[in-house]
Amino acid sequence: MTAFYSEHSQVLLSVDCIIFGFDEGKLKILIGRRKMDPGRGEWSLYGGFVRTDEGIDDAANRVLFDLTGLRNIFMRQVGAFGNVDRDPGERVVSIAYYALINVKDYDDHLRQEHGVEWVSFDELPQLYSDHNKMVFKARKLMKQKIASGPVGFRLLPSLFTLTQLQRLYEAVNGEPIDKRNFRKRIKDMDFIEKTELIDKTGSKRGAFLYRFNKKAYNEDTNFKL
Amino acid sequence: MTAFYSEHSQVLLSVDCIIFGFDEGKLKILIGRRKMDPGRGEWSLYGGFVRTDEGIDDAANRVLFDLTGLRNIFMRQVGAFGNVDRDPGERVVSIAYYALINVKDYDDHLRQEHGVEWVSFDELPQLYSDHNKMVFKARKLMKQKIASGPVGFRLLPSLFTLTQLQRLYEAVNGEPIDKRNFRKRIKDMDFIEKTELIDKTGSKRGAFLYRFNKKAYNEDTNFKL
DNA sequence: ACGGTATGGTGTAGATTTTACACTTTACCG
DNA sequence: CGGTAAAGTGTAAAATCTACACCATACCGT
Repeated sequence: MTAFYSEHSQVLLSVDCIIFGFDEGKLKILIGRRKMDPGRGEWSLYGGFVRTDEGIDDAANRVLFDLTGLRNIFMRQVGAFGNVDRDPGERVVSIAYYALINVKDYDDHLRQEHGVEWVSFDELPQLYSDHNKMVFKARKLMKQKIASGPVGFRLLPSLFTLTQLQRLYEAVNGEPIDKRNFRKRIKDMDFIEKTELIDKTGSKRGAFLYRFNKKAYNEDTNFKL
Repeated sequence: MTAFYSEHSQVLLSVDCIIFGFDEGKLKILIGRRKMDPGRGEWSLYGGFVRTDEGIDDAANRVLFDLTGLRNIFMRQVGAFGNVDRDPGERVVSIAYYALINVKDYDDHLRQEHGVEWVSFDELPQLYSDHNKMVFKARKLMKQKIASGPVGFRLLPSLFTLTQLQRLYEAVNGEPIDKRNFRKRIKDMDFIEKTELIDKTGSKRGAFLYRFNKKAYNEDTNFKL
C-alpha cells in the first residue's frame, strides 16, 4: 500500500475479550494470570495484538478461537480504550469485545491449558491495567443486549428449562424475578418452543426442556425480558 | 518507554466525529468535502490522527475543538472501526465519537473556514469509506442516550420552549409526540425549570422559556422521555 | 410403602403507566 | 377587528406491570 499518511505515527493495537459464561446460577467471566511483562502474574483478560493484515473483529475472533476452540461465538465490541498510560509497558490502544458462550461447550482441558478460570462477578479481583473498566462496560452493554434481544440463550445449552432461563436473567439483572410473571412473558414468545423432552437433573419431578427457534424469531419482534 | 511488545506491528489510528446539531426542526450533522487523497472531494466526517502522546478521548476533544472552537462538548465514543480495507489509502483503524452541540454556539464563520456543512439525515449523501456506518451507529447510540438521560438539552440553547424540546425529541425518535402527554412528563421532572421569561420568536402569543437545572438533577433519577 | 422434601407448574386482581383525544387563550397581522 | 397560528390545559380507557399462594410430581430415606 502507498503511504498516504506517512507523516503520522502508529500505535500498537490489541483486543481484549470479556468472555461471559453462566454456571452454578452465576454469571462468570474467564480471566487468567498474565504470562508476560509488564504485569506478569496479575489477573487479566485474555487478549492479543491486532495484526496489520486482519480486521479488528477478525482479530477478536482469532483470539477467541485460540482460547476456546469455538467458532460462531456471539461477540460484540465494547469499545476502544486508549489512555496514554493505560499499559505500563508501551502505548497500546485496546479494543474490548465481549462474548457469550455456553460453559458446557468449552472444553475444560483447553481452559486449563490456557490457564484461565471462570470467576464470578462478586469475586472479581483487581485486574491488569484498565481491564476492570472494560469488564464493567461490557457487563452494562451485555445486560442491555440480553434484555432487548434473544441472545441470552447463547449462555445456555440449546435445550434448557424455564427455571434455568429465569436464573440466568436473575443473575444478569442482579435481582429475583417472579416465576409466574416470567413464565407469562415466555409464553407470549412463540419462538421459545416447548419440547417434549424432560430434564431430570435439576429436580425430582423433571422439567420440560425448551429451545430457541431462530427461524421463528424475526428481527423486528420486540423482545423484552 | 521500553519496547515490551516490539515484535508486534503498529497501525495508524484516527478519530472521526459525528457532530449532531438541531436546527429548523431537524437533526443534522456536520460533514465536509475531503481535502486530501485518497478520496479527495468526497463527503466525509471530520477527523484526525491520534498522536502517540495523547489519549484517544483527548484526540477526539482536540479534533472537536479544532473544528468548533468549543470546549466541554458532550461527547461519547461510538466504537472502533477497523476492517483491513476500510481506508483506501493505508491501514487505518478509526475510533468514532459523536458529539452534541447547540448550533447557535457554533460560529458560522469558523464553520465556513473548515468547509463543513450542516446536513440533515434525510439528505445524507454517501460518505467516504465506512463513515455512513459510523453515522448510523452513532445515531442509534445517541437516540438511546438522549431517551434515558438529560443530554438532549445540549442540542438546544440554555433557554428553550417546551415546543422546541418536543420538536427535538420528535426529530430524534422520528415520530410525532402527543403534546399533552409530553408536557405531562416534563412536569414530573423538577429539574426542568420554568422561567418567567418568554420567547416571542416562535409564536405571536409567546411561550415560556425553560431551563435544565444540572444541580437539581441527581444522577440516580431515572429520566425517561 | 409412606411421609418428607425440593422443584415444577399454574391464574387473578389491583396498581401503575401509557395512550388517545379537543377546546380555549393569546397576540400579532392584515 | 376578524383571521390565524402557536401555547396551554385534563380526563377516561387501555395496556402493562406487579404481587401473590397453592397443588403436582417423583425421588429419597426410613
